[in-house]
Formats: sequence, C-alpha cells, structure tokens
Amino acid sequence: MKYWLFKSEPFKWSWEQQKAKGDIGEEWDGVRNYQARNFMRDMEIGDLGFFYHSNKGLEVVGIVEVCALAHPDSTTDDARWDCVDIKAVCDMPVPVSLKQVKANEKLAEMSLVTSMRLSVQPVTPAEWAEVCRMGGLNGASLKPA
DNA sequence: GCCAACGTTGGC
DNA sequence: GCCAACGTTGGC
Repeated sequence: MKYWLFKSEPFKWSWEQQKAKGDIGEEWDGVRNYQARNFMRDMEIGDLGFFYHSNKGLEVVGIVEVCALAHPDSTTDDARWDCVDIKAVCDMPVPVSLKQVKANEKLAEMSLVTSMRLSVQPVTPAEWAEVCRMGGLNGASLKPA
C-alpha cells in the first residue's frame, strides 16, 4: 500500500465533483507529464491519496482511493499517456492548507513543498500520518481523530 | 494578473 | 545531444 497526492484546480475538477462520482470513481485524466504518469503506473488498487485543490483553496480537502490501475487516458489518442481511476473515500475533517504544510518542519521534504508543479506526487507514510493528524483524521483508520 | 520555475520542443 | 525558445503551472 502506497500513498499519493493528486492535485486539481477546483474550477476544472473539484472535490465536490469527485465525491459526486461515488464509488464508481473517475479517470484522473489530462496528465501530460512523464513523472506524474510514471507514478500513476506504480499505483495499485487500494492505494490512498490526498486530494489537493491548487490555484484556488490551496488545501488538502479529502482522501481518495485508487480503484483502477493505469490504463490509456481516454482524453487523448496519444499512447504515451496513461491514468488511473480514483474514488472519494472521505472528507478531510479540517482541510490542511499549503501554508500549514510549509510551516510544519516534519513536512519540509514533502513533494508538495519541494516539487510544487508536479500534479501527481508520492507521499511517505510519515507524511501521510502527519497531514491526516493536522486534518483531524486518523491516518490508519481514516476515522475522525 | 504577474512572474518564477520548470518541463518540452525543435533547430543545429 | 545540447541548449535556446516556448508553453504551462501554480503560488502570490
């Protein structure tokens, strides 16, 4: 089981829209970056991720789960681009802002801080636990702390 | 809306 | 295979 972070501009694809898809989930399409694509190819069913709103909001707003392995991105004919499907698991009880992440020494090495532009990022177990804690969530049980 | 960072493209 | 030009991302 691995942890990830998915970034989306809320006016393009928001957490509300993601949640509305329920357990069917939705393709995480539109990624045109090799690093981000490679991370998606590494993902397994059941991997968990943070759902982060970039541009507007700038905060982790929810938890998602990978529900389909990497497959061709339906929004392009270009065979280079694959994507996974993700489904919403639960809200972050208290959204965790980029500001808070940057202010936390334990998260200084987090990709969200060091690789700001990467749209799909790996998250370490320690980072997962810490961000969940900040958001009022138990990172292991995914129940409010 | 600005601009810095950075990935991609294409000419050589 | 280098590197300049260009486009995009995303925080501010």
